[in-house]
Amino acid sequence: MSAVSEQGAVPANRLDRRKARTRQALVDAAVRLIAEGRGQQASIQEITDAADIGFGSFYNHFESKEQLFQTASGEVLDRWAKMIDGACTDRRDPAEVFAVSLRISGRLAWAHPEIAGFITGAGLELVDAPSGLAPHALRDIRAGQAAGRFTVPDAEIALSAVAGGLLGLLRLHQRHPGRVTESSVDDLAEACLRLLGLRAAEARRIAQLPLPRAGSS
Amino acid sequence: MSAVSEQGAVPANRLDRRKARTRQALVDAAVRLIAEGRGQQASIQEITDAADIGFGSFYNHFESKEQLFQTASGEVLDRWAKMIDGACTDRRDPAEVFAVSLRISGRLAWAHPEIAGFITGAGLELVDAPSGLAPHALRDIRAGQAAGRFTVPDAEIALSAVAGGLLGLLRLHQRHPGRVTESSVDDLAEACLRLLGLRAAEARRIAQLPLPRAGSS
DNA sequence: ATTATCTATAGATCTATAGATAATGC
DNA sequence: ATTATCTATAGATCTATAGATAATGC
Repeated sequence: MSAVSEQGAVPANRLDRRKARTRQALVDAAVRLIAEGRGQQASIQEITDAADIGFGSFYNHFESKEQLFQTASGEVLDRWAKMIDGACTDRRDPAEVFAVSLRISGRLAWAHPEIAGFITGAGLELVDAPSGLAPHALRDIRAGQAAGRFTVPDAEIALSAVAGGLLGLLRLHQRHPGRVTESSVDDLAEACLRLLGLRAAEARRIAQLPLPRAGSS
Repeated sequence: MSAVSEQGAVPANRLDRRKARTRQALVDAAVRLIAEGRGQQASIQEITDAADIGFGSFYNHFESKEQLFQTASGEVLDRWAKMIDGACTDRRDPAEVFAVSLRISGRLAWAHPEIAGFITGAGLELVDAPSGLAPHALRDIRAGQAAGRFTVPDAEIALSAVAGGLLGLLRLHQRHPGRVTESSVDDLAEACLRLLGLRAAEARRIAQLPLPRAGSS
């Protein structure tokens, strides 16, 4: 048995590196297929074709389609979470954390189209994903409620609405790239802050705060 | 060729009535399967089993699974639209029309669980459905923008957020029936009105207006 | 006699695996 | 020599249709 490489570490020898490349090709193909809206629907043959590897190699890495798609989702969600965490360090106000997170997420449409495509392909199920952004976002909203900053009564319903808005924006950008700009993203953040219960003026101010320079990517 | 019966009219003879029953059994089964979250994924065999009809009868009524599911969606969307229209007659203010529509839709969780189940099963794709509620809701939001009542800049993104909120509420009710009440629905409507740009006090007032008695159903 | 439904099945996928081939380790 | 990849294929679905059966019309 070859040594299990740490997350992100480059495997020690060439054989393991080749193996890692094949696996990554499968994961990337899965992400593309999800982005095209035919996630679970694609056959394993289509997946291995898209990954440009032999059909049988699939089973060297995953036991089933479900397992591959779960792995692929987890990987993209991790990247997304890291982007947001990078941009939110040293923010205290839950409303600011929330707004920055949403504005960064909307900007994925330009900064990381493959993540944006995955998000629109995955749809609202993202809100239910136990690992990923949903728990993080829920915590932000609940912190805002506890601080008396958000008056909306149910955090889960509010999160679902915010996620719906983000999905709407990302999908609109895919279909009509010209109709969505960074300022549309900020408008969405502003509207969501009002939904959460902030006064209009305060929502506008927070949705316009300067964003940190694009993070580690 | 037997006479094509008008929409909703009872067919003239017993043969046509039997045929209509079989077809309806298929449509109802499709709606149930969508509600269970395995719409297109179910095999035709599963569909005919759920409808309790012979396998081959499927092809007497539909050419493909896609066609059945499209028909089933169209039918439920029609019922939904009729409920809303019934409740919104003689309302002029776009904000009121919007709020009543949303409050009626949320109350489907109790009044018409099969419609609510279909909505949660279908997900955000509903916003893109060309026939159905989306165009109707979009018109309401645009009317509100034109009247200067809604300040949110992009109607489509706002609609997607509202739809996300509704889906979140309906799903929450499915998983934890106790945690959602009619007043949760009104809270959601209030939050959505704020998102659209109404002042907090005005949003509250409109979300609390009396609803008409349950309509024709 | 006509029409819809049902049962059975051919043909087309799709999944999972076995065995052959190619690449790397030592 | 070892390990991953690739090709080929058996077995399990799934779809679409043909032909038999049951229900209704006239």
